[in-house]
Amino acid sequence: MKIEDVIQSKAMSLPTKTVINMAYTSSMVEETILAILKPYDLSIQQYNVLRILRGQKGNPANLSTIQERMVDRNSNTTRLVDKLIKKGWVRRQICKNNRRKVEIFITEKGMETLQELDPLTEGNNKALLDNLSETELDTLNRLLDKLRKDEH
Amino acid sequence: MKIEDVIQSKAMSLPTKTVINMAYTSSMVEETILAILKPYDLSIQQYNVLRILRGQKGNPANLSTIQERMVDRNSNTTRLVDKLIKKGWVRRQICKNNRRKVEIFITEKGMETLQELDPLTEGNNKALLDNLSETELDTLNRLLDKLRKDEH
DNA sequence: ATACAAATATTGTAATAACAAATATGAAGA
DNA sequence: TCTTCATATTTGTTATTACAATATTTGTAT
Repeated sequence: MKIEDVIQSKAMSLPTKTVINMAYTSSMVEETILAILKPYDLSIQQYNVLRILRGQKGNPANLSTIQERMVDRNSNTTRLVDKLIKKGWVRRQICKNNRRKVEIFITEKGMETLQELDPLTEGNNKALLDNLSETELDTLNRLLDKLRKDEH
Repeated sequence: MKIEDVIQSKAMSLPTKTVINMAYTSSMVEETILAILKPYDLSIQQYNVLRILRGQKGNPANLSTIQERMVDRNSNTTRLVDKLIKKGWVRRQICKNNRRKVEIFITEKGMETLQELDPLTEGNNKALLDNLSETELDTLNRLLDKLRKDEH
């Protein structure tokens, strides 16, 4: 559907149109990912936490570190981790140096789940974006980075 | 924050990196909008419904029409509309031709609320995207459209 | 030491989203 | 007409999110 059909107004400013376009596109993309995760009884946020922990390459991550890196910061990380623990995919322990902190590790079982999911989400993302060339993907990333005012 | 810091992995494929970048950026943008709507006790979805109804230019919209146009299709439109009715911003009546259908109108009060919000969200969106030139915004929109496989 | 503020995480709760099931109406054919 | 299927919405239920309040531990200044 064209974004003009969605917003039903040609009078909308370019920035506002862009914001709606992003939200709309991003939501469409998320729907497809959700469909892949559903058989694993995994929410997108839980999946993101697992991937963040894998990115730690064996080191634990504090709750606050996870929260910083999460795509959507507003969810409740404690309870998110609870769910992952219940599934045996992560492990939690109190930080020795600073007992206010909590260290979270991904388990072997969690790694295996991610490895099982990798080809599925990779395939999905590739198919989703197959209309864009590599150059266009680079441009899109660059524009998004610039939008967020990344220092290139 | 650079998207590489978020995903913590240089090995990620370009499509997957792009998907994460979009989700991350879009979520950041939504946070700012949410902050604006909060004093009006309005969720983003409720706000979207109001704007969809305004786009009807006096004509009512069926629930199914609203649902089609909504950015996030999964929410429960019936109860979303309930909330807006409670605030006096929309009106609901059963369609005469087809009593299965429901017609939803925006009220004068709803229009006034939107008009009050317009400059706030416009200002927000403009400030959010002020790092991108008009050409870059056009490119971004074009790439998002193409990603969604719009027939240009 | 003590008091007080800051950092970190958990818990409580109300609102919203996700999903399935139920209801009501309409359309089409035996 | 009766049955059956399709459409449109509502309702019920559980999970998740949003946000505020509450510990607990640590750091710092007196």
